[in-house]
Amino acid sequence: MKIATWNVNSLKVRLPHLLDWLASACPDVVCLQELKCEDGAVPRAEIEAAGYHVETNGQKTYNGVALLSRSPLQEVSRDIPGFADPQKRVIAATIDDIRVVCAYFPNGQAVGSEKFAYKLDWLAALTDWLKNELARHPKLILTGDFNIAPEDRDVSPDWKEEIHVSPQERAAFSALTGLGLADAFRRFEQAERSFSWWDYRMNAFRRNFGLRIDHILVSDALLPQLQHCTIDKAPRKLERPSDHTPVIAEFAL
DNA sequence: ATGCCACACCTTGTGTGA
Repeated sequence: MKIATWNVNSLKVRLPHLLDWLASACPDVVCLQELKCEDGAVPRAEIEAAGYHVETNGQKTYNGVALLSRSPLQEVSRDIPGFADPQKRVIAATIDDIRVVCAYFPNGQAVGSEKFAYKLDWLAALTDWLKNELARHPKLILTGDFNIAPEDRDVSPDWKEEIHVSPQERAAFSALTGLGLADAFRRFEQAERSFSWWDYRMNAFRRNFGLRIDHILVSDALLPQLQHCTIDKAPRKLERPSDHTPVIAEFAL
């Protein structure tokens, strides 16, 4: 079972890349972020024609998340229960007895800003909710664009900003892994300077100036089946790419 | 210090992203 996460930065613009990538990478489950379109504007027919069930939690202009799956998506839930939020950042579903949570974490803009406070509140609410979800579904995958680089090795040496790397954000990431969720990418040997996002500006991709902020977290009950976790840089090399590239985990299931 | 890029929109500039 192959599961991937990809912040597509506009589903409408990236649809050709997505369809090509589905055909070449053959993932079983795909978690998408930053659709930037409402549910009614999602190109469902094209995605279904590629062989995937689709469930979305869309929003115009900003945010929006989707789950694509070859197997049916069951018990679909949207947003964080009990956390009032007009921003569409979460969708979850059960796929072949695995609970998959797809999330687009807030950016936070700058440490100390109002948006940073929202990011921390959102992270606390997500963590509380996931604690319950894990009790109900021991086999769980939390994946998406976390907007947090958990360690210094996940950050280009010339990254000057505090956002994405602050102690508060990293503590929140640790609180999530502390629930019994492992960072799949770090279970394996990886190249130095492995990133999942590169700024569009300053030739960042060519210089490999980036961050590893897109993650796949795997619950303890599922960890024995985890076989690989890789970053697929190919879509980032195309014309008009998303600034993020897919991360893929493979399970012996 | 800003723009450097990309995307969306009740667009011809502005907000947001990371």
